[in-house]
Formats: sequence, C-alpha cells, structure tokens
Amino acid sequence: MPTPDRTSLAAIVTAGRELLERGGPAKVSMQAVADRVGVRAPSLYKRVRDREALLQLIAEDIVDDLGTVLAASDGTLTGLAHAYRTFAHTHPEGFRYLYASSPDLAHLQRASEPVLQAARAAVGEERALDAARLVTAWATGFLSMELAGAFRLGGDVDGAFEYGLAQLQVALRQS
Amino acid sequence: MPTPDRTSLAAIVTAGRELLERGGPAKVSMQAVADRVGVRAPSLYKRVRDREALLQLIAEDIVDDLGTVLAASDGTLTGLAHAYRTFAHTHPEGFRYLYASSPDLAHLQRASEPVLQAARAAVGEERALDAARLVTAWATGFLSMELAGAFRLGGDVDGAFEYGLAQLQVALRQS
DNA sequence: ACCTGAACACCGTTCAAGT
DNA sequence: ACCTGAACACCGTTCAAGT
Repeated sequence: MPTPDRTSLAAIVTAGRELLERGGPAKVSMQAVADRVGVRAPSLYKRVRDREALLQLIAEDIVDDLGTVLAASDGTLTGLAHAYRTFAHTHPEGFRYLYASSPDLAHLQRASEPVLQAARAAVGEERALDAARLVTAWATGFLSMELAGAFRLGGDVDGAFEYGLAQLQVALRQS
Repeated sequence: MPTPDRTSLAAIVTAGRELLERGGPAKVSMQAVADRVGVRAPSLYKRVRDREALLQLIAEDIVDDLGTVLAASDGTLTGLAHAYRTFAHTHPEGFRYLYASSPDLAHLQRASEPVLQAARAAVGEERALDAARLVTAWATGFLSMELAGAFRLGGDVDGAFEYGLAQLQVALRQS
C-alpha cells in the first residue's frame, strides 16, 4: 500500500544546505536534516546513500548556484571576479565547503565556463586555459583567506582585492 | 602518589598529525590518537581541552613546519612559491586542513614573514603587503585547486604553475 | 598527578515491522 | 513504496575510583 511521499530529495538537499550555511558541515547531521524536512532520520536513506553522498549533493547544488551567478555577470574578468566575491560573502560556509570537498567535475566545469570565455577574449585561444587558471586561483585563494580571517592583520581588504585584479589585468595584457 | 607520565602533549599532537595526514580530519578521533600514544582516550583530556583544541594545535604545528620550509628557501618569490608547492605536495591533507581551519594569527604571521620580505624587495615598502597578498592568494588558490583535483580536465599543471608565476613577476615589475 | 573503566549523550546506519 | 521505532556500533566527554 503506497504512502504519499512526505519529503523529496530537493527538500533534503535544501535543508542540508541551510544547516551548512548556518553552522558549517558539522551541523549537517542526518537527524537535523530529518527534523527540518519533517521526517525521521532513517527515512533519508530512501533518497540518499549516506551522509557523505548528501554533502556531495549539497556541494553540487552550491556550484550550480555559483555558475548561475557567474553567468549573470557582465562577462568581463572584473565583473566575474566581483560576482565571485559577492557569492563568497553571501554564502561563506557554502563557499568554504566547496573547496574543502572535491566537487563533481562536470558541475565545476559548467560553472567555470564564463571564466574561460573571458580569458579567451583577453589573451586568445592559445593561453586561455592558463590565464583562466591564474585568475581563478588568485580569486579563490584570496576569498578563502579572506573568509578564513587570514587578512585580519590590517590593510584595506577591498583595496587589496582591487589591486590584485588590476595587476592581473596588466599581466594578461602583456601576453 | 604521582604516576610517571605515559605520554606528552607533543606526542599527542604528532600522533594526531599523522592520522590527519593518513586520512583527513575525520580520522583524527580521540580514540585513534589515544591508541597511537599508548593511553586511554579519557587521559588525553589532561593535556588537551577537547578535540577541537587538539585540531587547532595540529594546525599550528603544520604552520610552524611550513614557516621553517619557507624560511629555508632562497627567499625569492620564485623560490618561495616552489617551496610552498613542495610543502603542499608532501603534506596534502595538512595543507588542506590549514585553510579549512582558521589557524592562529601569530603562527600564520611568522610563517608568511619571508613572503612579505620578498615582496618588499620586489615592489618596495609601499606596495609590499598588497603584493604579498597577491602572490600568496594565487599560490594558495592554485594549490588548493590542484589538491582538490580541480585541474583534472587536462593541460599541463606544472606548466600552469610556472605560467602564473611568470605572469605575476611581470605584473609586479610594472608597479 | 596522572590514568582508567564505566557511564552518558549523541550520531550514522540497518532492518524488521507497519501502513 | 515509503516511513518508523528499535537496535547497534562508534565517538566525544565526564567523573569517581584507583595508583
């Protein structure tokens, strides 16, 4: 005798993401997720293999959102960098978790497509991949360090971001 | 009646670091650490407030090692970048954990001193902090992404590192 | 002063039994 | 077909009792 579904995979992932954003990965317990979607913990295993698989799905959901945000930018390297930083500030725990986990390659590739495109426009087909990696590595490192509080020493963090971006533009214009 | 000490804080931190390096933070359980130093889990609480404090100590131990490695390099930005990368390859889990946690500021500052010095030599006192942050952010982001497998797509990863380093040198030479 | 076994709360996961 | 309570293994942590 079938029972009407009391939850869904999407609801579970969303609940997990909310918990992640509120308190980091440690707060994403199966019990807390189950509470949030109105079901008992064992029921989650009907839709998700285990906790690790759930965290993976959450990471992919975050990458997809990031991809949407980047695609909605003006497509210049500056625009992309600022959109990336805004995303990191809006979803700090999600952003940090992205690089703590090993997100699925296909999702990552889709999200970074606009960056590759902007790099292509800036330095040409030949150097596009290297240039995209240069800018992405810098921005990712900068935001990781900013969120980790590694810039607490002083100096203007916004200024340091703009400085870095300007320097990279200079470098890319020379190739 | 005093009992002879059966372990030490240093031994506990070392054991924890070995476990971290072997299997990531999840493998650093109080029981596993206790087993490794030849004591029962509750005894650890004589030397360490709780698991989180132990992980913090492990992170600081890693930063100290990194500082030593960087200080032993030739002191140029290129030398520092390569030393940093070698460290990340030798201690991948430790490196990843460093940026997942929020390492103590004093330790971080000591470790990054040589980078600031190299930046000072390259661009002068005025721009040293911004330049150090540019290079550090790039290298940290690059290594995080490399270790996370974000470069699995293809292309020459070593080549991308050298390309990035060269571009940054060009940019810094212009300021 | 340090160490231990016992105990507690909590979590991930499995499974037989319910609808 | 999905949901649940009960159960199990495991973990972090506390504490009274040992030396």
